[in-house]
Amino acid sequence: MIVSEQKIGDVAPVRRDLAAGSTLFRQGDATFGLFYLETGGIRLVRVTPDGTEVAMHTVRPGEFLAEASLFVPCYHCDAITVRDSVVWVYPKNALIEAFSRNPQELWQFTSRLAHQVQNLRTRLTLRQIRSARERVLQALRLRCGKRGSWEIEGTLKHLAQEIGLTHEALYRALADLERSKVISRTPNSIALQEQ
Amino acid sequence: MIVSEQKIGDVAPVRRDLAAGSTLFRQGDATFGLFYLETGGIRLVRVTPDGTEVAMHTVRPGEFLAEASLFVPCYHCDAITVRDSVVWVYPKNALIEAFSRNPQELWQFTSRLAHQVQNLRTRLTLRQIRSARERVLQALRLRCGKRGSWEIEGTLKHLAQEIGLTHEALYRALADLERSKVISRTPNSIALQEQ
DNA sequence: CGTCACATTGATGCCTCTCAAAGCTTGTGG
DNA sequence: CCACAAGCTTTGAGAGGCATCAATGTGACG
Repeated sequence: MIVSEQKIGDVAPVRRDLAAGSTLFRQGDATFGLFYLETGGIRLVRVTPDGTEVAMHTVRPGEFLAEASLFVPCYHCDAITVRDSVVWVYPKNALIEAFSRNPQELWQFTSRLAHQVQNLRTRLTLRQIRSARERVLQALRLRCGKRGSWEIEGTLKHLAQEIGLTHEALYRALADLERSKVISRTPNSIALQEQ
Repeated sequence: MIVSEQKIGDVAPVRRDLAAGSTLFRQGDATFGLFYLETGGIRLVRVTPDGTEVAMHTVRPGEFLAEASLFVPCYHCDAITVRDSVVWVYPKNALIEAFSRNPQELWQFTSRLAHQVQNLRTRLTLRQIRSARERVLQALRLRCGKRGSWEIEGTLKHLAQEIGLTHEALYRALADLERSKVISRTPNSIALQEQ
């Protein structure tokens, strides 16, 4: 799933290994690139004028970070590893040059961003749903293909995090949905019962 | 705040007035453009194989929608107006041509998307905070500049929606924060009291 | 001056979080 | 091959907090 050393355009990233607690960049630093997190975890936090930290995002393996760095002169938050991490660095200058040389690569990059926007908006909407039962059901509907079933990726605990519930709440919601015969489960998949 | 008839590149949008309940596009329709909502509201819903509607996003005035339509052959959800709406249409072909003619315009478009991704991720993180008090406080911190104060934009009811609380919960949280002298308020602004 | 939407506060109930414990699966090492 | 550990899965009990319903105050606008 997680692809390392993936090129953007013809720009090959540079690997960096960071110990837990390292600083990748700081608010105000001149932007030097964007990043792909292969292993570990990175907290993006903004420090407010009064010194309080505000969490912006916690990056998980497989995600890019600081895409906007291409377009601004300096970073707008701190990036701190929360555990030992492997990061791939895409130098800003190289990317800009590659994109200007080959606009089609920029087109692909833009496409990725557009899909991310869609995806994030959908996740945000999902979180509007208060009821655990309904939120889980909608999340499953989004994941199920035509077949009406979903091969569980990762663990249910991860799904719980993804949709913003405690794992207990998720397990209870799933048990409830199964009792109501709205879904059926096998160890590795969940299927919607069409009504 | 809401700018109508804003060009993207040199592409001028076409105005469309839609009555409440109109269909802007349907899942599976060939993509013909992206849109800017000036007035009204639009629900983006995906219809699952079993006929259930899953809300993807509700577009509010001032937002673009269907940015990803540039990159895919057909729409992935239905777009239905929830009230009388004014929409500006940016034809896909014209945009693609403008972008290929002038890559700098594409660069700006990409920049907008990158910032949207940042913004959405931040909002998603904000929603992780369960406590109304803390969520409101963080939201204010993000909005306050160096001065430590925020000129209220729109109404507090809108802020409540934006951060995912009922307006009652927001009012109570604000009252609570003011009692604790963490913030101070004037009719048109809210200021953080540095500790 | 009346209407309408926003702002504010009160009372109540439900739902999810939290803490806790036990079953289950997987992998590891002796 | 077994025993043990670690992490996921599952269910239980209790409490706190936010949504909900309700009522009143307040400001803008015609």
